[in-house]
Amino acid sequence: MEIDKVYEPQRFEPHWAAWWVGHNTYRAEAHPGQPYFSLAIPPPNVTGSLHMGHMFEHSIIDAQVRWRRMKRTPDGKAVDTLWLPGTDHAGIATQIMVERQLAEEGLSKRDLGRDAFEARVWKWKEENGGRIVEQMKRAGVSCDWSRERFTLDPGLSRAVREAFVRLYEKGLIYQGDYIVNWCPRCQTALSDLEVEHEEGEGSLWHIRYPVVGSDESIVVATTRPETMLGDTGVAINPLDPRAARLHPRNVKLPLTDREIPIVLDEMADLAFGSGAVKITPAHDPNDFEAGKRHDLPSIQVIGEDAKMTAAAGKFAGLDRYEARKRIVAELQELGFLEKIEPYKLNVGKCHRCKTVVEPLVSKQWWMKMKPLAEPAIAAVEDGRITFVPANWSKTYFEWMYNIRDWCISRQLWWGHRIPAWYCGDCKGVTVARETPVKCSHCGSAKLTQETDVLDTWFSSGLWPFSTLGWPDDTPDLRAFYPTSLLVTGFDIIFFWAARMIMLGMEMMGDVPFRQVHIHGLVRDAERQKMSKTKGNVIDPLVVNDKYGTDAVRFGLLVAAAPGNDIALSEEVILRGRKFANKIWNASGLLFSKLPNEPKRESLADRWIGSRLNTAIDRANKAFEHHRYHEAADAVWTFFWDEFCDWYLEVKKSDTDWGFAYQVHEKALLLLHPLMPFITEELWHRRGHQTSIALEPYPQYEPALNDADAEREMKLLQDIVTAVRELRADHKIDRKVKLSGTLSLGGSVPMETIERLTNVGLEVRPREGSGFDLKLDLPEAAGTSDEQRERLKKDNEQLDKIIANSLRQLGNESFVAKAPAHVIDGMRAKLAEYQAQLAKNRAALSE
RNA sequence: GGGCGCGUAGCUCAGUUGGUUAGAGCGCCUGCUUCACACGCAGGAGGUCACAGGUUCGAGUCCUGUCGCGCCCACCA
Repeated sequence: MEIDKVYEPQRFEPHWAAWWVGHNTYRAEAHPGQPYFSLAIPPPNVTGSLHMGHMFEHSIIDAQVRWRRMKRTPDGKAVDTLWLPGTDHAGIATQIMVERQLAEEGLSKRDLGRDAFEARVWKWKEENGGRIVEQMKRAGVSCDWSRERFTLDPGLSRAVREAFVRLYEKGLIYQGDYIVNWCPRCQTALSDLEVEHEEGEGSLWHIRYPVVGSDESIVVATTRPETMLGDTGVAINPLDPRAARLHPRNVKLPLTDREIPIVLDEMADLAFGSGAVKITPAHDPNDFEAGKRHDLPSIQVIGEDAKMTAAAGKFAGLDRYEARKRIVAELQELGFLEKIEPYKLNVGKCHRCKTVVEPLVSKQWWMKMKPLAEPAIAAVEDGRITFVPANWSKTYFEWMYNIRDWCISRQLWWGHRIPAWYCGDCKGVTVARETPVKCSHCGSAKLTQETDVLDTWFSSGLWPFSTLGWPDDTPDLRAFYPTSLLVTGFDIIFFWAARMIMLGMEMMGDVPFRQVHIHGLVRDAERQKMSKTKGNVIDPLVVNDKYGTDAVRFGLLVAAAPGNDIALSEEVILRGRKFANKIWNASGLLFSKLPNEPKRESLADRWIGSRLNTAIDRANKAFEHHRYHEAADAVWTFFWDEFCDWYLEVKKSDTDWGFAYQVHEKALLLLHPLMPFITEELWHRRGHQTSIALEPYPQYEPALNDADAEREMKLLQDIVTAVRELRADHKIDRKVKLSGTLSLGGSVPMETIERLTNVGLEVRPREGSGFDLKLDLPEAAGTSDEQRERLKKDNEQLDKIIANSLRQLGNESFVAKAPAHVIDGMRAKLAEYQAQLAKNRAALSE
């Protein structure tokens, strides 16, 4: 067997990436009723390019999926394992991107018209939509590419219509005029979740509204003076002392010729401002409700383009902020402006384009959420779905208990067009799965389809079952639903996870997944969010190529504690790279030895077998509990500290390498979920023809633990370390042979110690555990200064610990209450400390 | 206004149900071109576990409070 001298992942990673895809290595078989593990990928946007967030998430998913695929049932059977890949059409994001392209050509989407625009986006999708998929393939994710899906596929589109119609027929989808978040840039309504709130410095303008037929005025405070033109009322609290004399009266709205009523409403806080609040039903959610309570008209003074409407009179046509300036100036001039206070306020911004959203009244489609939320809450409450880490369920509940109806319509051209048709004759609405030929109310054929499309998250919400063939009852659906696990970031628990649960319960009558693993964010070394504008991104395409995908994966996973953000720097990746390099070189050493049939196992063989068993146990448990950093640490410690630093070093003086080969093979299997490429490469170098990914994962076997071997090996390590310490303390060149007396018992091979330490030793057994070490040191007959200092320090520590142990052991409560193994352990340790102290003192007195 | 989380070695972080000198990587110091690996080997320094109380035989780990930092949700003008 041979191996390239240097670890160069670039030489084999692309090969295996293509090989896996070409061989359908990760193709899942559907056997309804059989054990399975399934996971639907959080579909990346088609417009996207692989970034570190994907890389991190995919590393986690891939580790879990690969482990599941390898893991066998108790009776040794493989489990049908499916990781279903796909992409999301990402309504707004994609539309914005194509609009930008058009803009470069001096065109707008309106110039093209709806059909041509849609065709244009599809064309873009066909040409470029596969980019991120190709990047994922290169990264080696173990998806079943034969089942790749796209949210606008015909099948998924059918699922969308089916779900929409069912919800509509149940009365869970309705249409209505309500106040919505309107993005003037994207020209569409947004759901509450798509609005980001940002605190900013604003002002509170106090404006005086004269009471009609009185000398009195009411002062209202507002953060948005431009909306005053749309005021249709002023509220004061019923408990306000002024209520009695002001209530059934009007105020004159400044800058207009309108009179508006004073109403009594608890929305006016006596303690805030002047205790009165203006009501603008058309431009504020609170006021919208107040308007309905008091039957006030709604006057829209700001349009969809964020410019003042004709209703704004002489301010018509002005941008809302320009209008604000003019209005304030005019109020001031006319003496209506009482005062201006600095004020902190939250402004809502479109999370796609960061434009300040405008609350507007608009006719939209809504989903009634309360009835859907109930079973979804129950599913988490009773444990049919669990969150990892568990605390995230609180966040989920918090949102679900306070859920509000979801605005699902978008005024976009890219997406699932709402399956509703308006009748030109009776004006009725027909909602249908297939394009209807006539109105369901009057039979008229004059039907025109709703132009709005659905929020992208509507189709995403169906993803766990729409991808498996729903609404048809397919073998895939029966074999793989509910999916086993969802892995995603906390930022989309509400956007996606919660909606999948609600729609899964509603459509399938069962949970969409049994576990939700919430991971953290990938940040830069300074814990800042990575963003192109900040220039702090680490591009996975660059580092995957430079250091190898395995290195990036391992670095990410070893740094990732459950749920915590990860501070990524090249240093983190380098850690993975170093480990891969180590694996490579250790394998090279092994391959230079003959793989003979293992004969009698040596101490080292028995020891490494036992250590391997422990690592296997740790890794399996870590994967089971989604603790990837622990899995990474387990394999790292085993492979580097134990296999390389001790086992291989000891084996170098051995000719019998058969057992080492066996351990190496197990180690590759153990490592595979974390580092798929290097393990596949080495697997094949060992002569295998099929993928390591389909082999059984090593299982912990209690019988393989070897306490004797561990104890003896520990002794060997202690001796070797002690001699090395002496050498270092006395600055003795390792080539200088030392001679001396060493007393120890057991079967520790002296040749090994001599080779590892370059010491010739005579061995004598010693009572109890531990050993004495005496060497003839060439020059420094006594104890070196460094050693002296260290011993002194060590003794101080020992004194403290011994005193502490004695105190505890002398404490009756402790002896009475502490478990036996703790007490025994402490006694044993105490003896060791005392022996150590005595030894140190002897050395010091030399 | 609610909710969640964090503060452990110079830096980035681990630390399962409270239990036996608190760990890793990087960085640092001292040696080493030892025939797998300098992306390495060997040895070493470095921590009153934010602070103050409490529970306990025993607290980095549980409870309360304080300080500092972060995130999420929310229609208070």
